[in-house]
Amino acid sequence: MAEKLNLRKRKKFQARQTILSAAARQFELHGFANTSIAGIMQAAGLGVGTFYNYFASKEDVLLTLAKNLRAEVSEKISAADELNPSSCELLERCCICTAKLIDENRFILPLFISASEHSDKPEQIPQSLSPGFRDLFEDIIQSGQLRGEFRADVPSNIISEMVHSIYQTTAFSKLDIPFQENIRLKIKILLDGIRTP
Amino acid sequence: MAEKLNLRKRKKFQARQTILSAAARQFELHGFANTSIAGIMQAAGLGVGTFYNYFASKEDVLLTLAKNLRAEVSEKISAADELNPSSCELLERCCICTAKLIDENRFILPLFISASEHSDKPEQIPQSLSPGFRDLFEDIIQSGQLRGEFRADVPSNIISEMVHSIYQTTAFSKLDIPFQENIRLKIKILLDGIRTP
Amino acid sequence: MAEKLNLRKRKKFQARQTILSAAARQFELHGFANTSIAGIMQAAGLGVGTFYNYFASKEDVLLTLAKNLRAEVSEKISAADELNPSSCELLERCCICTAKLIDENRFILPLFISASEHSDKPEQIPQSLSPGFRDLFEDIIQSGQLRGEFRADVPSNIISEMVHSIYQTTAFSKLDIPFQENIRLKIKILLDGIRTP
Amino acid sequence: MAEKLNLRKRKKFQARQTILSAAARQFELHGFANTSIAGIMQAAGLGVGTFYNYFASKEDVLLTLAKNLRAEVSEKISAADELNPSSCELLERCCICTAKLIDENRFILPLFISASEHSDKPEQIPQSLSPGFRDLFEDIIQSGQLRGEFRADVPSNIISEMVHSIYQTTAFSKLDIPFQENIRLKIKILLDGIRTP
DNA sequence: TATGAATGAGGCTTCATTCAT
DNA sequence: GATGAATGAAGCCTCATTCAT
Repeated sequence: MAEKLNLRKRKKFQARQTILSAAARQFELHGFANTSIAGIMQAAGLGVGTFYNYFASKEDVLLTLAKNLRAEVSEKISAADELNPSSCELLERCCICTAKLIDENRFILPLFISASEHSDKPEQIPQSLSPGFRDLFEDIIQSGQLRGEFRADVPSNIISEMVHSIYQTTAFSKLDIPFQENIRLKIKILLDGIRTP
Repeated sequence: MAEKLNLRKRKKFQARQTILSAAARQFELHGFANTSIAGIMQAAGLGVGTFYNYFASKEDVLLTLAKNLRAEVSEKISAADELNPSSCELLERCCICTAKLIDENRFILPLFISASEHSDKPEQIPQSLSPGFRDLFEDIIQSGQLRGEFRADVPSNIISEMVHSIYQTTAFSKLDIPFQENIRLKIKILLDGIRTP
Repeated sequence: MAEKLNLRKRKKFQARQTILSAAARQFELHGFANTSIAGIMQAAGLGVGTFYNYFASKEDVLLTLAKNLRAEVSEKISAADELNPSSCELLERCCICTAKLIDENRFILPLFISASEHSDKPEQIPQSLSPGFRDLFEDIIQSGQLRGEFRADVPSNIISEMVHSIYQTTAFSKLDIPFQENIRLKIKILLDGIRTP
Repeated sequence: MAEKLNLRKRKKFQARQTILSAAARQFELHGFANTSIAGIMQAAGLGVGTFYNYFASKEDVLLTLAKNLRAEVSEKISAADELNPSSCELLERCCICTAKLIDENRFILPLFISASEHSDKPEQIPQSLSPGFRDLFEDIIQSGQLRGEFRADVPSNIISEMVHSIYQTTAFSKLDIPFQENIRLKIKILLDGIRTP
């Protein structure tokens, strides 16, 4: 009986995952706006109606994808933090590993940006992800400022917004430079710009 | 006869402007995707069909708005350039005045970013504006690198992409800091990050 | 489960048929160009959107109707052919029974002719039906020429085009003569014109 | 003053002709349904509004074109008739010269056929042209029947409808045979089919 | 008489969402 | 829980026709 329930739960969980992956793939291929729920479910090999057993809307799917990503990034940062590095090193390291994760889920960030523009229900989106990511870095920057490692004449939220912006737009970059390398160079500039002499 | 033509042409020009403004206002209020042509024309106080006497599509309108803006920015930069300032000063000055112009047309840049995501015809858009703006700054940065004012260990196109990214995302900023001030601070960081000692 | 599927499929099939009939009726009443998809679906007692679950366009419906008709004609000809009649008899018989079928689906042939004129997508149409019908008769005529029953100084494709033309235009006829009788008389003339002494 | 009026009349006449030719060209190129009034007037190098100074509708233009053609054919027949030939010769001759004229205005006949199908106002069309042409031949056929040259067991209107049908469909022919030759062959069959022994 | 900008009805098509099976 | 056919609102776009100049 317990197994039966578990089996069911596992099955349900799998269907959810299937939909998430299919959605991710479709978003990546055609963009958020040009992906229809029917399209996602066809790619997932499931019926259209099934979608609504797991998600409330396309926005909901995107949100979930984004949350998953954010959780992963957060975890990595925590890990890095345990080594008690300088804020500078920590920020750099975090930026690098975030870049790596984003690179593997390239479509999410840009989608997220535009999703709020797109959808009929923008209110469902912007609060959750963007700030989510921003917060992760803001902590590091604030403590860097407190320690005197980072300039304090610019508010920390401006700086973290700037970090954020680097990810956002680099995800769109058409330059002939690998994503992670691109990020690395920009972060280098930023670090040189905020490091106290 | 000539006057007659002129009168007509003037009227036509005005109608065009009316539509452009109305579109801008609607885009700003509801976003690009959530603005319908019917909505634009209603705001313009004109019939729906009239739209197609002037523009081929919503994308076309956006493109026009963007081109206009770019032209203005370009002009300001040329003006600033005539004073033969240092690259550093020039870049700063240009960034400031660009910020001002964008501030007055706040909706365009973000819209532009997401427009290619949205529309069924993304191919019509991305080539023209985004690179357009980027190029304006790239020239300044390149010559700064040549003069030895800016670091050369980071390609100029990465730097200009970074400038670009500042505008893009700051236009979205939810921080409680005025747009132009926000830009100014970020540009300060960037300049400190790329200026050679 | 299998029954469930069957039930669904049966229903789907029926809906398809309903749409086809409704379309046929509307085409007959108002002509192809003057029939809107909304009109068809209203006549079918179904929602507008449902149309696109079954057909891609009005042209698609017409094509389907035409294919169905052609298949029926083809079948009748095969049946007649099995009696090994003279080419002359065979042609006459086929023409008569084709007339009967067309009479029962009067609107298709004329519509088909003009459909390629009408639609924005004429390329989708002409290949399939017109030649389709012509071919059916061309075989008979060719073998009649080989057997020496029909004159050979006029190419077979001209003759079959002529047969075809009789159907096309008679379908439009405003004369006060029943369709099938009209066809019969014209075929008589044609047969007398191509029969070898 | 009289000259002035004449000048005006001539000018007016010319504009009319310009529109007619432009319309003919557009009909031929794009088909009746796919030709817009704006398109015609652009091709004519005149303003859209001007159209309505000369014609009531697209149908009206087509009608005029057709009438002109019919008048020409009629004239040729009258000329041929004055030689007092046999009905058979007369019919053949007329058919040949009609073929020539139609060949030079190839688009009209087919357009005419489909026009009644197309337009929102089919009632404006069918009476005038189709019968118009048919009548021309019906006279010849009737007198041929009276003289005993043509079979009388088929009503003359059926025969003339058959003649008519040959023109209609041959104008559409995709066969690799020149129009006039194609017509000639079919008329030969028809004549052999209706000639009394 | 010539013009062409303005109009809006009308057609096509997409798609999120529901609901009976 | 899974399904997918049905739905209709909503958007896009075309074009015949009008009317002020």
